[in-house]
Amino acid sequence: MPRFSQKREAILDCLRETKSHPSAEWIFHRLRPRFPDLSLGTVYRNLGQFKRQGLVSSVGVVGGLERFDGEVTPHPHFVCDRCGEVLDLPPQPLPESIRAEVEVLGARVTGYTCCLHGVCQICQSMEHGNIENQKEISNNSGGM
Amino acid sequence: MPRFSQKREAILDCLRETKSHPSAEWIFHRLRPRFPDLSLGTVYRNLGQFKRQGLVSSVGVVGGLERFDGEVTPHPHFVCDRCGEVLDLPPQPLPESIRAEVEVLGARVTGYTCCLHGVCQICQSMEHGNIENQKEISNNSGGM
DNA sequence: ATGACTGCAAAGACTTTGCATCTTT
DNA sequence: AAAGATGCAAAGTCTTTGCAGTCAT
Repeated sequence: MPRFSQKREAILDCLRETKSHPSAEWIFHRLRPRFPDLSLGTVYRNLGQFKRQGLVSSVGVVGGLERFDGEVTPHPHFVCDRCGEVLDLPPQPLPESIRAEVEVLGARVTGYTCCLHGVCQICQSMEHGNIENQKEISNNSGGM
Repeated sequence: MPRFSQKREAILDCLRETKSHPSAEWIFHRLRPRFPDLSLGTVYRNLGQFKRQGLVSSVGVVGGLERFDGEVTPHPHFVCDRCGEVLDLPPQPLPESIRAEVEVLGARVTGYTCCLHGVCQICQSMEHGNIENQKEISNNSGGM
């Protein structure tokens, strides 16, 4: 059975405190100052464990990186295809018509992920020759 | 500007003819008999081109493999977390409330992906000790 | 001929894993 | 002590890319 671990706790807390829907690397870099000997493998291992336990959810893979969410109540997301930022959208009840359709298929539904894709406000502002916000990109992305 | 290519045509056709929401590898193996010298890199390159051109859509990454869809009209999917099968669900209008919410964020939406997750009928039947359908798994999965 | 497309293999990027060591109970 | 958890580095997967040769226009 699982035991207490300072680092595991920190990883879970980190995930729950941020709204960036971070990747494993993002968490790793965030915690590195506090745990200079933290290893990326540990972050991956614990995230996998959290997922199996239903403590965290996955937003899906964005730009090659899996993004996690400390909020497990199902809700849709907006994903910026430019910078990779992930934003929360208000929870939506799954349309009854869909639920019915899945039943016809004989499948059992355990959850869902829904991502609107597009371009976020900041990235739009840069499309018009405005590069003022350019540096924001690397800061906004939970990609790392 | 792009030119005609026998293999590219075959890749697109293959994607449009199947309902398996295949991965690059699946397409590769499917076309190998007809094009013994086909290379996996070519499949990836063309899929990437199709995506940029909007000729195909992406279902997302399932079990580590990106899955594609020849149907570009947005519609939700069901993904079996056991065998990786991807099924089509009938198109659903994006709830107005969500569209409004995204506008508040100032983001521009270009599309969406929605995947219900769960266990498909075949995999359910195997949960009860029935292994009759076991071999089906490898055939049903577009994973490869 | 020219520019595009492809095969091949190497390189990249993200994630998983084996093993010795250190922690928690 | 016993069972877990971690660091480290190697291995695994999937995908991208460089380059030389091939094909379409």
